[in-house]
Amino acid sequence: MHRPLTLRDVSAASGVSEMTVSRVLRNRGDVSDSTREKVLEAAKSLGYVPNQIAGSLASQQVNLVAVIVPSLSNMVFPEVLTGINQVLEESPLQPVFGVTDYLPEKEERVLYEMLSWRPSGVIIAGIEHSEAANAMLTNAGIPVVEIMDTDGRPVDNVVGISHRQAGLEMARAILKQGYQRIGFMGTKMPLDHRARKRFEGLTEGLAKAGIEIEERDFYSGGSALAKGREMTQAMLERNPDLDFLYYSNDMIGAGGLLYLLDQGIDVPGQIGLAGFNGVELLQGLPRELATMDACRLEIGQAAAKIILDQSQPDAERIPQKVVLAPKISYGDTLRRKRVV
Amino acid sequence: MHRPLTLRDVSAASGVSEMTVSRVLRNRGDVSDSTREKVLEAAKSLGYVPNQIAGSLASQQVNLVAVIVPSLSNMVFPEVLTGINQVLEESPLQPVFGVTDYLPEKEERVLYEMLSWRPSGVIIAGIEHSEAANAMLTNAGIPVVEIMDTDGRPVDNVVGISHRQAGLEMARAILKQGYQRIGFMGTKMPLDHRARKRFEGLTEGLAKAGIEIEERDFYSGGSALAKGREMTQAMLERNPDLDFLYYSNDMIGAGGLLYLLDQGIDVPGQIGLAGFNGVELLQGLPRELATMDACRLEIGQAAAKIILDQSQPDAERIPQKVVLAPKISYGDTLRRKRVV
DNA sequence: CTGAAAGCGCTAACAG
DNA sequence: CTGTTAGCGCTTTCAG
Repeated sequence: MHRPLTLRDVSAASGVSEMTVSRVLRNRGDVSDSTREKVLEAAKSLGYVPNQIAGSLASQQVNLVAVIVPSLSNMVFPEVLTGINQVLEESPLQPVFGVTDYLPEKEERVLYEMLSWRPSGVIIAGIEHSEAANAMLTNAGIPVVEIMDTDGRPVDNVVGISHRQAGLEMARAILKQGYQRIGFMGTKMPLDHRARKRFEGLTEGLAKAGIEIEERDFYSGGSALAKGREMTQAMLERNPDLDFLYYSNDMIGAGGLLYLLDQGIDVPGQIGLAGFNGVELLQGLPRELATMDACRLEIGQAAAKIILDQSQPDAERIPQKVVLAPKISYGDTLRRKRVV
Repeated sequence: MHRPLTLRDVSAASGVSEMTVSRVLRNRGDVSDSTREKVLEAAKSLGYVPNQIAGSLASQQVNLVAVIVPSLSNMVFPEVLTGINQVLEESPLQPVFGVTDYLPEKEERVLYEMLSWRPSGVIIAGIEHSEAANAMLTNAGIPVVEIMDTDGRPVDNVVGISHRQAGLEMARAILKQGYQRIGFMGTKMPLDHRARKRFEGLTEGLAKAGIEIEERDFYSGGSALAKGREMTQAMLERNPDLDFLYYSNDMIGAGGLLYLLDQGIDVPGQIGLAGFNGVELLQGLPRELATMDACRLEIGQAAAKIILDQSQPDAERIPQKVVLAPKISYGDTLRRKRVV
């Protein structure tokens, strides 16, 4: 429990000035091989770990990137984080994660906390933020990337997909296969703007063909797979004539699929199904659920790349808008007539 | 893109000394209501965000807790992180996550990076680390909690379950149900010590009854659910007489279960199954897979609590050892004779 | 209740 | 190639 070591200790142990020790440890500037060795050996044998707090204060440079996501239990966000990690891996930048639980006030708090570490950039999920959060992002003076969603007005850079468009495309695909009586199931999350936009896109796309969603239901908490079963059963009991079920995520969709197969219902002949996200899990189900890839990994990578580019001291910092196109995957549950 | 604001700016704007501004902003010491108001208003209208880098350097206190886990794609770790988050939420401490990809050298690098921020504590998965990492943990002079696994010699505190014991107990349960010809499937991860220990425990438990594992197989990459299907099929083709399959995680177990049901095989009559982790997903499968709860949330919570307690300046810091008991869940796949 | 002085551990900038 | 000087923005400590 001794006082942590400082540069001064290494300097004393190696007989080299603090400044030169600092140079060696950072690989900065020219140092003779002999002194370099002396320093390295002293540092190692002492077990010296530099103090970045002091270093960052002195150099006015912080190698941190704040990454703010709504949740970790969704599987979507861990994948985004993985993409970010991959890109930042080989750079001096280091991601720092914060979780908001889909709560704007918590987002505000987390953002404030993170900005107080003066990071080199911010990656934050969504483009809907509280007024205060928007102000902080605008005034931070560092590159900001809003991710996941491109429907709206970004603060700075944005990387994502259009969830409205995703809903529209799904509507088009559903109609094209001849389904007409549509049910919708999703999470009870007034603050999940992306799910909302998909729903709106779907509604709009169906409306163009004069079709309305006949049934809808929302859940919260519990095992998504089990909820998918229960809700599907309940919905079909309420309205047995539905011929398509659209789920706001793949997990409840998978639950619904398992339920329908249990019941011996013909999927996709009698009832078609689709989820959203393209989770890897779907491969391995008795039948592959139709879905749409949310491009999670790519989003993380692209966002990190932007931060990396723009945090260069001489960078241009022109706000980027990267709109990825989610691919629709028909699986086995969205094609009424088999292709011959 | 203006220079970030400093205390000095708030001081100037409010006509109060920097020191008093600092007191107000940290709620430290007595300040008259009138000056407090002046300061708060100035800070807010300027949009001032304190610089924790400078603050931490001056106060020699960093409100960060380093959290180091092998992976985010496992679903196990996000849950642990959630537990940590919950506890730290209402404290001044803030978790910072790092990912090692099960690579000791990467763990070493991540740990070094994190320690260079002089955090108030470290929570790190596993008790097997490189020599250098162990040295860093020992010499850091801050509370350390190793989590998930209690089989071995911890550096400081440890919170987890005994995976060896988990394997043993599963062996006991399997034997008690009369299964005798056991197959094992897991990930090809020489560095996943916890999976290895469960396997060893299982082997040992079976050996006591003179039984050996007849078949084993390991996979890497890809969708775990699909892998579970494939491997199960392959294993049963190799050895159709197996009557029990133990999976090192629930996802491949679920894949196996779905495969067997597809084939119309009697589960658990002809073949029994069990996985590991107790993932929520299992509720909702056509039949509930037997599993063992890994106590992920509790582990995260307990670890965070220890850091919280021991980072108090006057804390005693007696190393804790918290061994949680994973509950076995029989589900529908581990009971040969139905209980009447 | 408020302020002034000193310094946290490191690095930019400049001299040799 | 190496060392010296002067802070980075804040908080601790000590005076009022």
